[in-house]
Amino acid sequence: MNWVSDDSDGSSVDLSWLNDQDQHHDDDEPPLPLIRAPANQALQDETGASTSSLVPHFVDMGFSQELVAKAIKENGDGNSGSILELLLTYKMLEESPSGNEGNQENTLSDDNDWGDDELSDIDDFDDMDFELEMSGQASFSKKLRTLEEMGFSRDAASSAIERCGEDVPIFELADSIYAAQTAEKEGGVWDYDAFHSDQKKEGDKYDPFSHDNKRRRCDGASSSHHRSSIQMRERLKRAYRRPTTTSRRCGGDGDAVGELDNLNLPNPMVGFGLPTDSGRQLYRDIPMEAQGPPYFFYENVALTPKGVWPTISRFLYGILPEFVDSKYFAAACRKRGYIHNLPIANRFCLEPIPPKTILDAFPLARVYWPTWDTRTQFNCLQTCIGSAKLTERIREKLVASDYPPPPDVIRWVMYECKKWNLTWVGQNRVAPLEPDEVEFLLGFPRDHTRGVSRTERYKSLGNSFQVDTVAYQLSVLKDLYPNGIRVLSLFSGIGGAEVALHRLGIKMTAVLSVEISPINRTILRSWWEQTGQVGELEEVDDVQCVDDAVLERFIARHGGFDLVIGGSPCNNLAGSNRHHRDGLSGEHSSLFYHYFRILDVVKHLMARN
DNA sequence: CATACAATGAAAGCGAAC
DNA sequence: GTTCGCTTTCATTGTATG
Repeated sequence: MNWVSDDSDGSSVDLSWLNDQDQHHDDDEPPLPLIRAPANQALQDETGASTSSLVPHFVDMGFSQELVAKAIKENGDGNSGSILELLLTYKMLEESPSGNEGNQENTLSDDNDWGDDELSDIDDFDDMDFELEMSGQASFSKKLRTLEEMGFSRDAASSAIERCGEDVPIFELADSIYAAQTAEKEGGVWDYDAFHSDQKKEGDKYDPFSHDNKRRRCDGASSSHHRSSIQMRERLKRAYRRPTTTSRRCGGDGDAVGELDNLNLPNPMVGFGLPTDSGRQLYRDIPMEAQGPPYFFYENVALTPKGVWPTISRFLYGILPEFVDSKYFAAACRKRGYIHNLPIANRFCLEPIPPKTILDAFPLARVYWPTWDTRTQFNCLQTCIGSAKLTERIREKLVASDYPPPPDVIRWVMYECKKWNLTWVGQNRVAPLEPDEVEFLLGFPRDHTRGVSRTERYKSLGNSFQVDTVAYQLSVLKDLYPNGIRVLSLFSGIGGAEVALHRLGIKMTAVLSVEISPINRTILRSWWEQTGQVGELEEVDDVQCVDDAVLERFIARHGGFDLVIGGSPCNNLAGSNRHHRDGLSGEHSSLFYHYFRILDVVKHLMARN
């Protein structure tokens, strides 16, 4: 709390800007937030309880039922990342059944450019057979067998072949069966559980981040599915091919690993350069299909399991991530990767420039700060804090020691202090940062998250942007949109993007915010109203509900989106997760593909207008 | 007011991947 | 050396009932 104190020691910084006090509240017409109810509650409950997540998960991404079934069958079980790679492969084969598009390096071969074992799972199935089936040239019995492997009954398969003819591709046959079954069940979904019953998960605890337990299937998703599937096919193909194009090849090392597969974290981690760096990079090439508007901005943790950033990058037009550590913008580290298509010249910083050392940020800590604690900045602010037991153990240990303590004690205390971001609050006393201190370090207005439980505040803040860092990258939008911008904010959280834009002085004329946590939505809406925003804030609770209809309606109302911004869940990527660090295929982190999907739809819809 | 029960919040313990 | 975490257990608060 010492950072809000008055100038008792003469060294505190002016932090009055944190309160947004200049904003007046409009008594006449407070902006009316538009809350969209989930599209079809009954349908959600019905499908959510009985369906495993994998099939609808991939179907939502634009793959057809039969392809998903095939991929799961080939893959075995569990690893949805491998399944996705398979699906991409199938898509490509489906796209070019003859395997000949004049681009020989895209065909699957032993010397493929992936350089790792990502595709090893498909080694044991016959490409040619599959191609034949996909192109409709396989025999009746072969098709029958494939359809059975997909989980359809022999009766359904044979009647479908009779109904459609022997010459149609296998996926059309599967479509036909699926359509028939769907019609019978009146909106039910393909019975994945019967096919893979051991995959079924039971969820009885509410988890705000879970899309397994309360999966939502929205009206309109299926009607728009075919068109989305077609438009996404091109993108998927490109995502798959990206690392094999010659322009992306790594020169010299000869191991045929694409540049994207060799993403190294820069040191220092300053992205295209710091504001103070006179030699910073000002221009870069953005692939034509990725150029804005709409501009997009994607964020996630920098230190992910291997292969995650290359995959994300492939899906986002092959743009390389800009890795930035927030320690250059604030007093705490925050190593993050950002993929965006924004211009990078003429960036500027938020004012005032925040303090960049612990003691500048919290001057009162100096009194108790031992000389042997050499930290000048905090480590990454996370969602959990150190326990009281730990701080007590540290105190006991220090009280029992001389001053300065012996090296082994110092080593242990420093280890725990760095691990849990403890600060000094008394003689031999350490403590976790207070929520409002975390708010300050992350660049949020004071008390931005106040009003919810302490645990929730830490959780929401730990999942958020560092505002100054993001604002620096977004600052180029100010000149581009002097009259305000229309924002699609995915995984909004507590509104880091909105706060950054607001502090940059960029007017938000309309925001479509997607955030699963009602607590975070309340925080954002409350901030929106109290800062006197004049734009319209429309809220959706689940990215899986953001379909063509939702986006079309917004675009019809506001003319389009200027910025698509969001950082998808990192729980399955973050190093501190010792249980489910499953990479992009993880239950939560796989929601990244919805960012990809939604961005794709937005670009498509806006190109049409 | 006392009790049982439910709901929520806080605390503590949990290593591995890079 | 660092890491936008997860799960279980315990404590506290809220609520319905008598």
